[in-house]
Parts: sequence; structure tokens; C-alpha cells
Amino acid sequence: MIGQKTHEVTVDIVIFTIRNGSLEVLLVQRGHEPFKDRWAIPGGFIRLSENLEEAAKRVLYEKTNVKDVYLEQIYTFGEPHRYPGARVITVSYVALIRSDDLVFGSAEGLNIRQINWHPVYDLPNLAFDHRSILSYALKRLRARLEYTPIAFQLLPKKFTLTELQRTYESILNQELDKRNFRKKIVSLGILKEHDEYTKESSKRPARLYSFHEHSIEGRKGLMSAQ
Amino acid sequence: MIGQKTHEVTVDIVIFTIRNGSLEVLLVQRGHEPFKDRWAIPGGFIRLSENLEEAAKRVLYEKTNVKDVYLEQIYTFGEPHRYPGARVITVSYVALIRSDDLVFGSAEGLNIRQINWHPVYDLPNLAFDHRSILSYALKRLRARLEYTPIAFQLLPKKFTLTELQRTYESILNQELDKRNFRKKIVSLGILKEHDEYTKESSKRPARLYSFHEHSIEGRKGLMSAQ
DNA sequence: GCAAAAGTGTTCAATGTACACCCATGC
DNA sequence: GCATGGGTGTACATTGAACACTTTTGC
Repeated sequence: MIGQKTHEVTVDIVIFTIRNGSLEVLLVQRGHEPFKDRWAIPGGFIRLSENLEEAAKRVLYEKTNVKDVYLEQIYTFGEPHRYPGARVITVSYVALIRSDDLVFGSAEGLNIRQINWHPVYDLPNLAFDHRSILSYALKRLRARLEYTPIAFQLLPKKFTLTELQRTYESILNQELDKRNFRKKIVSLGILKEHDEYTKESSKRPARLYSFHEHSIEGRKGLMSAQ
Repeated sequence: MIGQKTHEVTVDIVIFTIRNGSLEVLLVQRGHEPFKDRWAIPGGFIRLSENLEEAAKRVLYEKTNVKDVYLEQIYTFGEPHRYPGARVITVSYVALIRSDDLVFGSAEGLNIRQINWHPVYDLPNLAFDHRSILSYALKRLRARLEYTPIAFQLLPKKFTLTELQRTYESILNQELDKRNFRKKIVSLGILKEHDEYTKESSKRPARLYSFHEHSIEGRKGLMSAQ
């Protein structure tokens, strides 16, 4: 059966970060047809020598110069006409990065006009079916947040509990109760308390925490609205 | 970028049923290389005219003659050498069917030697990476069972609470407490009570229930071990 | 009348949710 | 001394978990 007419296969990566206290996603502005000038989720073709995750990592590195990030496969989209003029099936991934880690890739001949962060709750029109991909990625990210401490992937090594809470709130797009949040997150036993405090602020210094390295996947759920 | 060397794309479908009170999976015995004579998850190439779910439905129909079944995409596998001699990426699906609904497809020239049910907890060696696909499918099925009433897909229109409980137990591979199970499942409000009872049995007749059509996706979790 | 599966409630523990005030600092 | 964000505890409601006996039928 090998040998029948086939398809192109790409990976598309929904890259989230927290910037200015809001959840943002990395988009590239296309430099060519189809969808010239439209914004799109970064993606690329899969090489014969690499597996899907390696392809995703490569694309991520090309666009952002970051490695070692949280990366998870989400869903595969394959409507016959999702890509005008060709049959392209795309395997989508979610990545979480710290926005300070990022150095925008030189859009070196990649046929990209711009690359930029966009607030998730205020997006331009997107190319292809990228709006659906992004919605689904966000949905999965939220579900994941309920039972796995992925929010740490978006924060610096050391952070305050308020920063952590703001991260949860940005992803869930809902406010959380401060006392309940702290009680819960501390009870998970995945935080290491430091004897250091923030200084920069003009208010009372906040204690710094970090993520316990040997912590476990698959804890119990988190949070509710107030 | 269209036009670079590409890949084959298939769908593979992990088809579960309950038979003889145990969770079983449909496997085909391959009639040709690679992995001639090995058992494998049913699958097939995606046609240019169909989307991924349509391809999965078609393969399912070819092998089982059933339509209108529960079908859900699980994960996409794409290790470069998972398929000897070619680069084949496969999009995997889970399907749930009632084993009475099934009429085995005439293995019409499909290069299949046999097609048969196998107990999930006692499987032969499988072709390709199909063992991994199956494990992952089972894991996802279990997770899904916790917050969505998919078990109904495996039962006849009308069923007893004990049958429903046995279905849960088969999937989770663990015994559940009868009273807690009934309390929980009834509290979900997705069951319709009928004034009919089983007769065949030589014991006390059991009340029949059915699944409320207008019930909702996404309920709260279910069950624990006793 | 007995074997076998159906059916039914209560207690306790753990978790989730709502809610308000004092503390430490910079200015 | 005051404005700002940091930090803390309790009461109540909901959910989960453990557990044993009576009922109905066929034989």
C-alpha cells in the first residue's frame, strides 16, 4: 500500500508566554502566499530524519532561539482544504516559554515579515485554520493546568506566590482567591521556600519560592473562582 | 515550501468493546510483510479527499461494518523508523463499539489473514509500535471515563446498573463499590429509569436504565476503588 | 428454603469555598 | 502616616470512602 499519493506534513507550535501580566502567543506575519501578510502560528515541515517532537523543537529553536522548553503534542488537523492548493496535515504542539529567555530568530530568508507576541484575548485574523488550533491549544493548556504544575514553565527560577497566582489567572482568564490559592499550592508540596525576598518593589518585600525539582507529575486539581 | 520530500500518513484505530465481561480490542493478523502474521491495530492510508476523522470512520467501517460509533483522536506517532522501509506517520484514534453490532468485514483482499477480538490484559506481540499506541489509547480512555459518560457507548440501549458498573470496572481494571457507584452515577442525572426489568436471569430481576439523550458532555469525575 | 444477584443509607474524612484583617515597606 | 501589596485562619458545604443487611426471584 506504500506508494499511493500522499500529503505534506507539518508541525505548528502554539507558543505561550506571560508578558506584562497577560497571556500572549507568538505569531509570525507571513511574507508570501497563501495568506500573505496574515499572522500565523509558527510551523514547518517535518524532515524525514526527525520525529515529530524533534521537528517541533527545531521549529521552536529557529523562531525563538530557546531550547529545553515545555512542549506537548495537542492534536492533528487534517481537513482536506485547510491549506489552499495542497493537502497539508499538521501536528500541533503547545510550548511554554519565559519571555525573557526569548531572542527572536533572525527571520533569515524564512519568508516572514515580522514575528511578535500577541495577547491571547485580542488576536488579529489568523491564516489557515490557525484560530481553531489556537483555541484548542488554550483549552488543553487550561485543562492541563488543573492537574499538573506547568505554570512554572512560564516563570523565572525564583518567583513570588503572587506572580504564580497571576500566571494561573492569566491562563484561566479568571480571578482566584488569594488565601485559597496559597493554601492549595503550598499543600501540593512542590514549592521550595527561600529565605530571600523581592527588593525592587516599593512595597512590602515578598518571599521567593522555586519549584521543587523532584516533584511529581499528576497531582490533584487546582483552584476555583472566588 | 510545498514540494519537499514527504511522508505517508495513516490512521490507526484502537477499537474497544466489552465481551464476556472483559475489555477487548480488535486486532487484525497481517497477511504480508512487514510483520507478516503479526497482529496489528487496524489502520489504513488517508485519502486526499477525506479528513482524518472520515478516514478513521471509513477504516472502521471496512473492518467492522459499523457506523455511528464513538470515535476520538488520541495522538500522532511519527518516529522515523516506526514503519520499516518507509516514513509513515500515523494518527491514532479510539473507537468504542457494542460487540453485538459488529459483523466482521469480509477481509476482502485486504491482505488480512484473520480479524479477532483480544482481551486487553492478555495480548499477543503486536506489529510496529502498536503496543505503545494501544497502551496510550487505554490510558486516555480511562482518563476520559473519569469525566465523561462514554461507557454507554459500549452497552445496549437499555442496561442494568450492574452491567454499567461492570463496564467501568473492565475499563479501569479495578473493582468499584456498588453503593457508591450507584449513588454517583444516579446523581449525575444522565440516566433514565425504565419500568422494565430483566427476565432471563434466574435471579432477582434488575431494573433497566437508558442514557438520557440530551445529557451533557463534561460532568464531574467518577469513582474510586473501594 | 436456599442460592444468587438486586437494591438501599449512614458515618467519617478530606477537600473546596467564602470571607477580612494586620504587616512591612517606600515615600 | 499613608498607600500598597504581602501575608494569614476559620467556618461551612460538598464530595469521597468505607461498610452490611434485606429483597426478590428461580430452582
